Amino acid sequence: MIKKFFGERMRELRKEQNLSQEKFALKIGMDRTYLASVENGKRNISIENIDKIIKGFGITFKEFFKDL
Amino acid sequence: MIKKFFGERMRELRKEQNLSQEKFALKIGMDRTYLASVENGKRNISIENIDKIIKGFGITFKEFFKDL
DNA sequence: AAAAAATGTTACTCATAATCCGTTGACTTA
DNA sequence: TAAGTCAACGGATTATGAGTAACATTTTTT
Repeated sequence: MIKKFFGERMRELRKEQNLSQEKFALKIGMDRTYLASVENGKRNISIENIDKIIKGFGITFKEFFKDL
Repeated sequence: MIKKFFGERMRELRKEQNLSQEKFALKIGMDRTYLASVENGKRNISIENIDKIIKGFGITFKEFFKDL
């Protein structure tokens, strides 16, 4: 499931950067609980929020989706 | 803008495969007029529909987003 | 163990994603 | 002309994502 994949990849990258959900949420100007539910694969997130998150990690889309 | 990019890339791939908007819409089970507005960069499309479209082209996410 | 930090989850409103009906205009072909 | 294909667009409606608050639970730190 794509929502699950997105959430897991997001969590993986966040941990690589040693950020809490809250720190990352503040960094990209989004709500912590919303990001938590995204990480848990519960949200059908839209492309503009995907964009915010990937840019927040400072990587490319290609890199984010390298295994998909 | 990410919505513009997505729409342009989508149109590019659809034309490569010589499909009309309607043919492609039928192929992936989505609404013709909605896909038209996505191509025109007007829609904040969700990840499950992004998934349908990319899979409809028979390519990977990595390939779809190769320039991003 | 206790305190603090991080995460999970529910429930809700509001905005908008998405569908379905249609029209219009550009272009092509007979 | 007339007919057909294709794409842009509109209006109305339904389904669902965005965003937040409050509280619960888990994990980490001291």
